[in-house]
Amino acid sequence: MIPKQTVNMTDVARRSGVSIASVSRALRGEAGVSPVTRARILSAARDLSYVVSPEASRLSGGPTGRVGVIVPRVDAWFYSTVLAGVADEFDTVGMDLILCTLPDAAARHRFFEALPLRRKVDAVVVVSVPLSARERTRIDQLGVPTVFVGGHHPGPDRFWVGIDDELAARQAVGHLLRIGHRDVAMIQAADDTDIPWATDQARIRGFHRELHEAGHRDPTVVTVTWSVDGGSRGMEILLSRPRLPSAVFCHSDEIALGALRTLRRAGLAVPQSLSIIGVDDHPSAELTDLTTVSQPVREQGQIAARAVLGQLGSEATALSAVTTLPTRLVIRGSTSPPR
Amino acid sequence: MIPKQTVNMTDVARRSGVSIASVSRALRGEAGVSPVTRARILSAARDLSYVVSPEASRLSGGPTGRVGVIVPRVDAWFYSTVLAGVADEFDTVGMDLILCTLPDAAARHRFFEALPLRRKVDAVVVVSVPLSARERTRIDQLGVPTVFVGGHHPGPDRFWVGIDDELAARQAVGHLLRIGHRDVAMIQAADDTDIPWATDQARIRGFHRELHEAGHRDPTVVTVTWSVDGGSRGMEILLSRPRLPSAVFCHSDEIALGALRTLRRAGLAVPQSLSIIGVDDHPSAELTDLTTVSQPVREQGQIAARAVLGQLGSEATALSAVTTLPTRLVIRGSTSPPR
DNA sequence: CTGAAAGCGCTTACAG
DNA sequence: CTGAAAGCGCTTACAG
Repeated sequence: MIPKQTVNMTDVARRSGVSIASVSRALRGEAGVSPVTRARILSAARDLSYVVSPEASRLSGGPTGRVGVIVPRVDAWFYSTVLAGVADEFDTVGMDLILCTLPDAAARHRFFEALPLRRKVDAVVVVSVPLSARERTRIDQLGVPTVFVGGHHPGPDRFWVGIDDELAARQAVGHLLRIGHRDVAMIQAADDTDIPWATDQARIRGFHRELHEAGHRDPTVVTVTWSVDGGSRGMEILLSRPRLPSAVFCHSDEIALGALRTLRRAGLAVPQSLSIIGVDDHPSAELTDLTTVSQPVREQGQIAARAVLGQLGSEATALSAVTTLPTRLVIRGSTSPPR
Repeated sequence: MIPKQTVNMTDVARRSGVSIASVSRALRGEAGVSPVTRARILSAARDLSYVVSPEASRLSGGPTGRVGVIVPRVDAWFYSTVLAGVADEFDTVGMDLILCTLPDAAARHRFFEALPLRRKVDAVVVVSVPLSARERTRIDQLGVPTVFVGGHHPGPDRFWVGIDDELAARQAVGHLLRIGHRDVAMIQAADDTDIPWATDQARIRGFHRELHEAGHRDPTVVTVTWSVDGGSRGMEILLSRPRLPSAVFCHSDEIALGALRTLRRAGLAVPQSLSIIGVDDHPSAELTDLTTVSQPVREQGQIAARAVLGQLGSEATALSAVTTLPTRLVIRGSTSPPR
């Protein structure tokens, strides 16, 4: 066993010739410490490279200095990028990030019932997960500020950041219509969970409304699971139909990538045989020359982190409760006018 | 049913008619509590849905129940996948994961000097980061067990899990030689940091040795930065040379993806004009039909997590200090015999 | 086997 | 502005 460091507040107090009460106040930037004393204390703390014991601080009623971040999973582009944004912001203020993943239904159930974050964090960031009423109640029982990224709006007085998914879908479909497509199908993704994802519903709604307003009724829609393989199968289904649409709006870039794979294997050239468009601007979209609607992802994490810090008073900025970030059409080589 | 915020050990002690000392012992499964008393205490704790305060527990000498995981960044496939493996294992035993990213040199310096993990974790997992002597010393000063994933072997008595990068490179180059290529170039990646990454050196070494043993000398090598754009530029450089190799071994799949992009834009068909092979089996490799050498990534995280738990005594398994996972050639459409 | 008591390292009224 | 003192909720010798 390597001996552990034992610099504590008493050491700093001794070195600066004051009581630990003053050290505590000075270190937390609290009022009521003379500038001279404060400077002396801060310098002593630096010399000893002192860090407060989060345990003791917390036990005495202080904050934990930790925020829990809940993501469905971390090994997926969207979530890991949001997480990077959150981590960045927390890093600059020295806030620790406790990562919670909900890989499957069992883990999810365990998480919300056991509430392992209890007494451990000052705030929580929930990324994308659509919460059941029960789960929302449980999160509330943590008794700390909560910020949501994407998914359902959590209601009044709650911080939310995300994009307008309906608009994103409309931007994609609008582009197809604008370049002349009249027969646009959609490969839509559905999650197998009971609680529908707001994002999914909004994108589907955007697709239908945009077409409807342009006078197109009853578009072809196939539903698959949200994954590259799902997109692949979606395109297989479309190819098995008697008539091919001239363009396909894919629920997401992952779906589109799967669709492209199927088309490549079937020997059908894109966009000559078929135009394909996705949503997200996944890194692979650029690599595969996929036209898409991009959303700022890392920034969603950063804004969520700032909202947390704002609510914890570590930052003075007053952020609005709801932040909707803009999406942008990115035209690449997978779309062209129908021939 | 709804747990009060303030159930503490005293409540459990009162309800079961014993002292808090006995509650503490019973709850931690310590010897020295009669079966009857223990049962009564456990039942009372369940009734009150009591959870031990981690802060108080830690402050009294118990473990923190937290492990720090250090990754260069989280928004990259390899790191996020390792992280997912770690998170999975920790989740099952209720260990909390504190995520630490080192996005740039400044953050890195700050991290190792301030050592924000001090007093906060029971162990540390270091993913891929090649450590300077100073940084290694600082990590040691945390005074907790440390496990390394990938990169340099940390020396005797230290836990390490990773792959044999030299062998992986040989598997890739060996495949090119086996199908008849005699003019194999490499696009190699170099990091801009001062400390060389063991992974990079090993892959370069594997490339040269495999060719050398087959009697091929002085292969063409271009060096770029480790990124898709780097790979793209690497291929541009090769295309600007008077003579094209018949196959290119790419340092990683990311490099290969960039190379493929350049070839596509240049209108050169793969593998007809040129065979391309990478290393890693990045998800995009499958999408772009890239031949590569796959490595188990999530599993590296899982093994690292288990090594941590083993050292903390939470698990009885005796893991060997060094675990080298196998890599595997995955033949797809980007390689074919030269014509 | 069981309990009273002394901490662990802080924060925060409460006095000066 | 500053300090002495009472906790916060546990664990762990130390006694019975």
